[in-house]
Amino acid sequence: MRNDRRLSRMLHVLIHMARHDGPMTSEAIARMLGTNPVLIRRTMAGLRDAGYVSSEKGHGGGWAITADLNAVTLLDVHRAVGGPRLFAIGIEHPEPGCQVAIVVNEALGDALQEAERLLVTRLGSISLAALVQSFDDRCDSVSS
Amino acid sequence: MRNDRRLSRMLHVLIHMARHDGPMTSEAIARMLGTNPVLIRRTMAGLRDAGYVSSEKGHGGGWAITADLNAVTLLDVHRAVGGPRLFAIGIEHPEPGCQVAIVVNEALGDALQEAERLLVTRLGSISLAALVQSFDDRCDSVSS
DNA sequence: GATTCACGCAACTTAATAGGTATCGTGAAA
DNA sequence: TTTCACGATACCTATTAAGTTGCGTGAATC
Repeated sequence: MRNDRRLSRMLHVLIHMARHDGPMTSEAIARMLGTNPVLIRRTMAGLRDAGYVSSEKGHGGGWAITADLNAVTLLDVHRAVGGPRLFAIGIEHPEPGCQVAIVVNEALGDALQEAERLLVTRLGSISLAALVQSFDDRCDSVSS
Repeated sequence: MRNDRRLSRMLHVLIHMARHDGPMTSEAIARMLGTNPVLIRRTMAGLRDAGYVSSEKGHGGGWAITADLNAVTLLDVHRAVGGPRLFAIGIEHPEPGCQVAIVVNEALGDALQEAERLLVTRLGSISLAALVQSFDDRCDSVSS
């Protein structure tokens, strides 16, 4: 399977929404991401459940950010979209008693856990507001 | 899909083989891992192509280690089994020109690359010999 | 030389999961 | 009342590790 792009896509959407007045429809978001509205609703439902966005039906409805951009990190978004597994590789779960497997899985598991800790720390240290700021900085440097 | 267990399994096999006189058959290895011989042949073909093991047909045949255990790291084995992707999450590949997507993917991509570097470094720093040593140490501490 | 053993190879199936699509229901605004 | 937009369900597709079946081939044994 291709890599899970839900986090990347939702960040993309959120930053756009942060710089957009009024709600955005699933249709408009889907066009922006090159996909379809049902997928957007499915994925953004997690963000809504986490309280980061709200959705409204009917005319003038759509999605809007409700969260404080300073209070939500990339890790929060990752978890809100289901907190899918981070790694594609893992360790086997051998029948207990094989000391060789234990040693192997300890070494491999340690390395994976260390990398996961780093990634989680990194994602947890970047707020949505920081991404918006990066975007603004980039615009400034381009226009200057 | 479940996590890729080829690396974990191959390490398990290699350490067993390192402590085993004479070749081991795919059948015996498969029984050990709770799977079937064809899968073993398929995965170990990569190790053979890398020169880490050899295979012999016929009576008394099977698999044997040919590599210097000090010279082969977990990273080498990872690559020998196909070097599959490490992460289950990734970044979207938006149509070029969306500055928001660029900023998002830069932040996310940096975090992923950093974690990958750490993991690769860790895997590259552990030799098969070190795992064998860990196993021996564990046995000593249990028996004492 | 016939048999047995064990790998080599090809083809197919299964399982898990992100992504994609179609359809209908529901509530809110126009 | 019509239209819009989300909600929910059901289904399909694609990808990939894993598992399975069957046959071929070469080496050792009898």
